[in-house]
Amino acid sequence: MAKKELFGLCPYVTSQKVLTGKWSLYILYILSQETLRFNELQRRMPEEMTHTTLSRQLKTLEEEGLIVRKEYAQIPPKVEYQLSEIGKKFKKVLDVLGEWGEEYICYLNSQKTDC
Amino acid sequence: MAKKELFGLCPYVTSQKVLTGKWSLYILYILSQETLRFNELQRRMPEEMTHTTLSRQLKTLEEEGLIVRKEYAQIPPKVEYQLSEIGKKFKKVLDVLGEWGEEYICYLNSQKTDC
DNA sequence: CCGGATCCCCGAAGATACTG
DNA sequence: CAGTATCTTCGGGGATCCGG
Repeated sequence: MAKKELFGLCPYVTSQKVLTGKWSLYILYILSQETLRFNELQRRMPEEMTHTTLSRQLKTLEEEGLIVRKEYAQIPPKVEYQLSEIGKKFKKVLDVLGEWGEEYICYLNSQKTDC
Repeated sequence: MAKKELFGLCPYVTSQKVLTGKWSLYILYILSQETLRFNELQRRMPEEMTHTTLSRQLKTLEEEGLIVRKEYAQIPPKVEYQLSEIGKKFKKVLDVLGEWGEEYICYLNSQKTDC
């Protein structure tokens, strides 16, 4: 197998691209819990993340097919974000990754003492 | 809960940092299969990745505690890389993520037809 | 064989201001 | 309310050369 074929073939290289966004995992986690409007979503994000960045990441995730943007034609505007079908399947990854993340945090905090 | 506390607390934000490396997932996957020397590892990576980048990523992953570098005092040098304890626990994530990645690739290829 | 040291480049993230 | 436009900054990745 030629090495170049790894792209578009290897699930890890492909998955990695989705996770490049600095906040993508957290956004997906929040949206896996509940469908949210833009401002609601922003309030649940860390302070350092500006709405500009959030807007961009949401757009990227939408283009990648992981989330769905539902826009209501009304004034004031109302837009809801939720996971798509393939995005919902990502929940399994979030579950396992969340567990590992806690173990990893525990490991970081101990470092030498057992945890 | 203050939002700033998310760092170091939230498993997703923490995990995300580990996965920022462009090839980290693939490296971890390769090393989850077998312990390898530097050049062996490089031969399994996509061509576009230079040894400089591989070296940096390995160093980062080592500093993060996910992999272990074992150096043998001999000429020519021999260095082996393998997963650490917390790195081995990451295998579960790789399994689930690999499955999802394949579904996602399938989704990307179909896009409109069912898969 | 296994890298480190440099330099460059580019894309992603942040800051700020404006809009339907 | 839910964004976009623009500018700047910053860090990671690639290329190249050097060393034990």
